[in-house]
Amino acid sequence: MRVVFYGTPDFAVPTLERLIASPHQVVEVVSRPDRPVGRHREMAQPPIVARAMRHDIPVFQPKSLKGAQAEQHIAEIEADVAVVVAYGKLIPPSLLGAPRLGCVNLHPSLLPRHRGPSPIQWTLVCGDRVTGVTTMLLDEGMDTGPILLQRRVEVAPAETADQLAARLAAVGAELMVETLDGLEDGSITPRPQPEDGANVTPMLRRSFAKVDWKMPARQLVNRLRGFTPWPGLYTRFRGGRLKIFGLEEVSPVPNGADEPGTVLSVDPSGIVVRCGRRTAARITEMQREGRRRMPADAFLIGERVSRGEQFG
RNA sequence: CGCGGGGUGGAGCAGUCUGGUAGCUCGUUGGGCUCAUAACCCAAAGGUCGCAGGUUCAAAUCCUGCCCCCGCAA
Repeated sequence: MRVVFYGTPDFAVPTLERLIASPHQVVEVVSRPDRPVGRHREMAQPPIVARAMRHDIPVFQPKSLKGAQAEQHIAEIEADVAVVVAYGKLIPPSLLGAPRLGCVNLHPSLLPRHRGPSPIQWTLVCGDRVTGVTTMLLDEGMDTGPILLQRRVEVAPAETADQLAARLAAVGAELMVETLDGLEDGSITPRPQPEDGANVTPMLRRSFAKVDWKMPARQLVNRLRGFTPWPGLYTRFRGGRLKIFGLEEVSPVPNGADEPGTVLSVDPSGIVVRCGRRTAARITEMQREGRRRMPADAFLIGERVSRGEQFG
């Protein structure tokens, strides 16, 4: 089949590669425009664009898909199907029917759970032990279209969002090829999503990174996992930021009526901090502004932290 | 040229403003104490103070250029 591929970040790369290696033909890649990025604001192209160019596939990076010009361009591709993997913007309704078979989306969750823009992160924040990938036909809603295929994936115990994303991207790439094959020979019947168990994940915000020590330790650990590598987790420490890279729930929980954010004890394994609901968490790896990331024992040699000090 | 912090023995930091023979904690090595120890005591080794140039009697410290790391912001 002639495939037009919509995608932008690293997550979309395995699917693109897998499609290129398949009998299907990726005739064009649509992605978000290049943008200034990094400490020196240099222009960078999306990962998927670099990959497409390496395979000499035409690339289309419109500012917007709305408008006659973009629509006409898409129409002229005459694709049988569109594959959408983390494109980064909604596909306008007018383009949904452009390919003969419609637009097939790869969504990294078991829909209808975790619709929306950051399903992988919220899978971890919510502490789900099982997740998966779904291929579905796009409709005008937010990840509400009929399901084509799904595959379960177990969440590893201490897995972070980037690690889980990499695994789901690989599984999803396989599932997408199966889906296209099935659509081509008519062996797949789209089935509507049940509304039971549906929820929409909010877009990750920078502000989520600030630790609220009133949350239970388990929840903070899950947030660190889900927010790795972005937006991460940080707390206030002696007037500056302290990024947290290692955090574990402490059990048994130390007694005491200290305010959340209070340092309960310090030793080379880490700093134990009081959290919400009388729980406690140990910071095992951290980074001050302008300094390198380091394990707690190294951090504590240069910074004398003592019981009673407040994080916040 | 988006804003800012940092590069000092193996690790983490102080010292830089107010130039004058390099310091703290940890680690390492040797010795001691002890029934014993990752605990304690004593001692030792280990540094081109990111690189290059300049000012000065004298530069980790002041000036100029460059390299590298990081926080914010995108």
